Amino acid sequence: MPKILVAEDDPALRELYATVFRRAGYEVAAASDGDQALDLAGEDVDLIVSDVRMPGCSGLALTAQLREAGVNTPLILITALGTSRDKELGFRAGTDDYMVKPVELEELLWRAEALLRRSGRLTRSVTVGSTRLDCGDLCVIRDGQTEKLPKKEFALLLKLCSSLGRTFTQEQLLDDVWGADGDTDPQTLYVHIGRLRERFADNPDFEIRTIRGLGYKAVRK
Amino acid sequence: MPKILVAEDDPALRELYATVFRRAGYEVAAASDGDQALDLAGEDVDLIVSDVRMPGCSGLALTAQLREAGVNTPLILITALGTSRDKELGFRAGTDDYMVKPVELEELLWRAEALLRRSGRLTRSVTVGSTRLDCGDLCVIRDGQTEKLPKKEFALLLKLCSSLGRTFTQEQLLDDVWGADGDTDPQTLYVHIGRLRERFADNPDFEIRTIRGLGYKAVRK
DNA sequence: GCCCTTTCTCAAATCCAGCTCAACAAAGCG
DNA sequence: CGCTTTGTTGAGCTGGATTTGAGAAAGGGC
Repeated sequence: MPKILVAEDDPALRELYATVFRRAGYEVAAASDGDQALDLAGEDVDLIVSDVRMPGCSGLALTAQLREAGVNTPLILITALGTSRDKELGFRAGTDDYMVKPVELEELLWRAEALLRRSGRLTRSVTVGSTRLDCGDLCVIRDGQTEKLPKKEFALLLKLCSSLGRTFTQEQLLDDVWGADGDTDPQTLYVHIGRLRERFADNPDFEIRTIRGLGYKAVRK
Repeated sequence: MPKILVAEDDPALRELYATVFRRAGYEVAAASDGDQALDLAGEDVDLIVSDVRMPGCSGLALTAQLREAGVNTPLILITALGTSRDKELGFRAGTDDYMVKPVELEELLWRAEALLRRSGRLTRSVTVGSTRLDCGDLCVIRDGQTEKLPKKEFALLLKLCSSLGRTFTQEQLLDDVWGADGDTDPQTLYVHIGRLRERFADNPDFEIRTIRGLGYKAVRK
């Protein structure tokens, strides 16, 4: 299940959010201020829910710093400040959603889920023409034939196919599939791309194109 | 620029949304009911902004049907119905965001942008007449024809076309496209300019002019 | 726990597009 | 006319991408 980082200085509220997410089946990490959140955010967090007003690094600064550092983790800002100006600052900093207190807990859950879905962290399956990628057992299904893929290969193909036609830079793919450490050899990516191409050489639904100097994309054949 | 589909039965409101998006530089398509929206949604739409209450197919049904069919286009539902129950239905159907009337137009813009960013559809592109430079794919598109460009050539053309009519000095271009080291032979620039001219010799939209002793500029033909 | 298989990563060899360079040609300008 | 600036062309070189294989790591069955 996805992991959610809750950053909120009010202990009662923090526990409340955490509990709601835990009840919904998510794994939860908690931070009581922005700096702590910044530390934890790098890890394998799938969604950050952060208060704007916090001692130390504010939610706004947290957002800006993460985005600056190239961390694209989905993010929901929560705040008591509902003015247009405040929202603008939040979105400019790079948040995905912005909720004004008092938040309805259910709505928070739905928005979290929508965001996880959109960012491809909750996907159950992706369909391309007559081919289906099943995230449950990492396999690809086409006219009754099921082919199981290695983990990395599947993750890479899923990424490409979940936004068919969109070009991903090598960096994006490495970050997303291998983790944002940034210390993975691009060579590794080349190899996996090669494997996928060979494996699906005669699949009529999609193919992987190279955008020289940029990255790759999957397109309908 | 990304294309936004606005589905809203009230003509005044529809025009209002459309204008706001157009002013922000988006391409806009409009639908006056759900069925029409369903038709248009399949195409190359990057974001759908839909009212919930509509004659024929409601926004909710539209959402559900699209998702059912495996269409993942980002979607914002707008409605006068702000109850928890209504929001739940919207998110369950598969919307990405949900706004309650009266919507602040600016907030709509920010949310649209956030969603486009998240779904990776904010690839910068520059349009000159009927020619479009797509930064995501390093290609140039004109009446359906797409032509791939090498990285340097694309960067140079992009620079020139993004400020049509403005003259760039050779130094500016070298610094910008080749890096500010300042150790690139102007000869290299001549070669690339030549290549671009040859490649787009019969493009009716723009041409590259030499400003002797200064540099170059791209102008509308 | 131990072996065997699968998968992943790294390194080396190769390929090829595209970039740069140099030599020469043309054009502008005094 | 001669000089400087810009244009053109082709060849070699560089660096990104692909392929292949071998060794390391992870996973599964016994």
